[in-house]
Order: sequence, then structure tokens, then C-alpha cells
Amino acid sequence: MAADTQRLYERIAQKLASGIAQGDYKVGQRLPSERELAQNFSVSRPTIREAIIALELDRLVEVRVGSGVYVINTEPPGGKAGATDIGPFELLEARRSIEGEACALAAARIDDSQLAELAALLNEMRTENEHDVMLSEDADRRFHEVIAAATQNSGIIAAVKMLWDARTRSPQSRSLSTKVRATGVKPRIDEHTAILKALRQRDADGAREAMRDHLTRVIDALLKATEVQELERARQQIAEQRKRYAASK
Amino acid sequence: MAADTQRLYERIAQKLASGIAQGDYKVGQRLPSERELAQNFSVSRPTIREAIIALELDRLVEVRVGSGVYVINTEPPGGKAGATDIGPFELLEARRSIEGEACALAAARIDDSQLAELAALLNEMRTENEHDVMLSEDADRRFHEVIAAATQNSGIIAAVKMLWDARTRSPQSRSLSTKVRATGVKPRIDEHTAILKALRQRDADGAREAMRDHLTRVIDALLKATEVQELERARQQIAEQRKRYAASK
DNA sequence: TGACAGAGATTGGTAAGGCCAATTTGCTAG
DNA sequence: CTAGCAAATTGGCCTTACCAATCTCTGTCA
Repeated sequence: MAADTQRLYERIAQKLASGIAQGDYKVGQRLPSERELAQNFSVSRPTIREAIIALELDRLVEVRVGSGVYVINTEPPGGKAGATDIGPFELLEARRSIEGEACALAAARIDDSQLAELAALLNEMRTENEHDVMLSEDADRRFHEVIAAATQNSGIIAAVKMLWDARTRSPQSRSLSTKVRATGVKPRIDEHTAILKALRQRDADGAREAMRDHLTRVIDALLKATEVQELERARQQIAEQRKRYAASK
Repeated sequence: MAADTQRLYERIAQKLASGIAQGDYKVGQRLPSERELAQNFSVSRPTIREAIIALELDRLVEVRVGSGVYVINTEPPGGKAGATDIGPFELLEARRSIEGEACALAAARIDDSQLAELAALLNEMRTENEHDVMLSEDADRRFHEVIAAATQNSGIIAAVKMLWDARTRSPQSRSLSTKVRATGVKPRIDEHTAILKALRQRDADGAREAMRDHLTRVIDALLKATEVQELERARQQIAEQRKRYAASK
């Protein structure tokens, strides 16, 4: 692993970061000079420089040439949000709320080339449905991302992207989605078609409802799948008990 | 400015990153050694090391001690979402959509202690209004974050937090908000009161509307402020021209 | 009192060298 | 001829030492 060979600058950066978070150095304050820090931590100056660069990339400090390095944040701003693990149901609920609104905004602003792209993706989902689940899933993601892009709002785009990233990162969500597929639920072509139709008509309320309906159905399918899963687990448990009972007889 | 004093390691890191994105070095491949890169870019080895650390923190490369540095991604995965600069109006529009829904969800789930916290924050905003703008602004942020927390949905919470982080990070949004304050617009106590009232009644639709109304008014105020700002800029330009004309006469 | 110049401090970048880890290569033994 | 082991090579890691560029502050002079 990488844990045993932790690099020097990383340790220094962590110490410095915890010092900042703890309030040893407050926002706006200047850190000790590179030379001083080097002496304090008993390391060389380049190492300190590397640690400071690491903090700088985390938006914790700002270095002003010839003046010093100054604290600008007590904790990494975007770093933590991207790393949190979100449960599958939470994730879908959040998507229903956020992508629903995204869809409503998109309805007013989507252009023809984006509509064509959505139609193409829908076709892709339809044809590659049986062959390759990975491809159709990718098409699904791109479908939703095109809608986000159509809002022309980078805040919305970032939020939608964050949720999808969380989904691909979460092992729980991934295993659950494969489970759902295993129960024979086809990707929801008709629901996506309804979304596209509402977008074509520039119907904001209709588009919002179509998207919310789609994600609500996904949640329902997930609920049913977990039920099936629970049932299956119970059945196995019973079977195992029976076997054990038969063996001990 | 920071543009002219771009640090060396940043330029090298950018060149390297674009080289990776462009396919000069493919995923899994080893980069040239530190010594080689130093020669190629005509910089010293510490500088190369700093650039490599920057790439490493962006999850673009992985350095294996004693072996070399290897490409593991062609583009930063989560780093971009947190770093993008979002315009002030985009930001508020995104907040109106997302926090509106958050408010509707929160109405159904918020508990009494959270309602009390909101009331306390409202009070804080009211009393500290005249003394300290920083404090009342902080209370504003916490007000909205408590509502997000009340949804009990970490996806929503992360999205709301990301947008507020983007706001504090964006120099444009910050300067604009101070400008708005300079035009004498008080923090919107009554609008926040309306939100709290709807939440107290567990009225999801009412809460959504109250939040959307609040943020719509903020957008309007911002629009008006930018108008004033444009006017002021024009006035200054004219004054400068007049001065120059007078000087050259 | 105010503006300007210079000294001191601080970061930026470079050079060279010793050290440790991983890989590769070549030699030896079976 | 092959398998295994050891030495050499390669590569990153860290340090010391040095000079350059820049900012800040202070003292002086008008």
C-alpha cells in the first residue's frame, strides 16, 4: 500500500493543515517563513515548499511572492463534498429534486442540436439494450448530463455531475444497480421518451414531472429489488438452518 | 495580479497535464524520469518534482517510489467540479432551483430543535444587522445550511454546500454582494421569516415558494445593483476621459 | 507632514550530491 | 538449458548551499 511509504511532504502538509484547522494559524494570518518551518519540523526547505504547494492546491493557503504565505481557508472547500459517500436512496431522492428542476430549466433553453443528441442517445439505449449493459448505462448517464448542460447553468451542471460521480464511486449504489438489472428491469426507454417529448414541446412543468416520475419509478424499482434481495437472504438463511438441523439429527 | 506572476511549477504542471490529456502519455504508462523532464523543460529537478506533486494531487498520476511516475487518469475526476468558477447569477438561479426543493423536502422532516435553531439565527440576523455585516452574512449561510441539513439527504446537503462554497470562493460573487450591501439593501429578514413560518406549518409547497421567492428577490436586487455599478463605471470613465483631455490640452 | 529610497526579510528558482527502493540484468549452480 | 540469486542500474527522495526577484517597512529628506 501507499500508507507505509508516506512521503515527507505529505506528513508536513497534514501537520500544517491540522494546525490551521485547529486554529493555530487563523484566516488571514501569515505562516512562519519557509526557513523557520523547515527548522521547526526538522526538514529541508524544498520539502516545506512542497507541503505548502499541497496546501495551496487545496485552497487552504495563498502564497504571496516576497511577502509570505497566508491562510485563506480553515478547511478544503471542494475536496470534502466530492468524497462523501451517499446512500442509494438518498442519491435518487436528491436526483429527483435537482434533476427535476434541471429538466424544467432545460425545457426553456434546450436547442435543436441537444434535442437531436438526446434522441440519438435514446436510440442507443434502445438498440444496445440487450447486448451491452455497460454501454446503455453510459448512454443513460449522458442523457441526463445533456439535459443538465442544456440548462446553461454551471451550478446545476456541477450539482448533477457531482451526484452521478457519487453514484459511480459508491460501491453500494453500483452493486444495487446491478441487482436491479438482474431482476429483469429494462432501462426505462418509455420514461426517457416522455422526458424528451416534454423537452421538445418546451413544456417546463411537463418536463419536470416526466423527470420526477422517471426517478420515482427508479426508486420504486430499487425498493422492490431490495425487498427481493431481503427475501432471498431470508430464504437462504432458512435453507441453511434446515440443512444444519438435518445434519445434526 | 496573480496572472503575471504565475509560478514555474504551475506552468510545467499545465504543460504536463495537457500532454497527458492529449495522449502523449497514455494511462498506465510511465513518464520520463525527473532528470529527463528537467532537461526537456529546461528547469531544475525540484521544479519538476513540484509539478509532479501538483499532478498527483489532481489524481492524474501516481508515483511509485523507486520505479517512476505513472499516468492513472487523463483528466482530474472530482477536482474540476469544486474548482470551477460559477457566475453570480448562475449561482443564484441554481440555488433557487435546488434550495427551493431542499426547502420543500425539509418541511416534511424538520424537527423542533432545528426550527428553534432557525429562529435563533433569524434573531441573530436581525440584531447583528447594523453592527457587523460579516456576522449577519454568516448567520444567513447557516440558516440555509440548517434547512439543507433538515432534508436528511446528504446529496442535497452536499449540493447546497457546494454552491455556497463556490460563492465564497468566487471573487465576482463576493465583490458583487458587498456592492449590493453598499446600495443599502438590508438582509431580507421578512423573507426568511416567511420561509420559517412555512416550515413551521410543515407546508412543503409553501416553503418551496417562500424560498424561491426569497432568491428571486435577491436576483432582482443583484440586477439592480449591477445596473448601478455599470452607471458608476461609466461615470468614472467619463471623468477619466475629461481629466486626460484636460491634461493634454 | 508626506513622498521616496534603500535595507531587510521572504519567497522563487537552481545546482549538486548522497541515500534508499525497485527493477533489471547477468552470472552461477543445478 | 533453466531457475534462482546477487549486483548494477535506474529512479525517486531529501538535503545543503547559493543567487535572484519581490515585497514591506522604516528612516530620511524636502
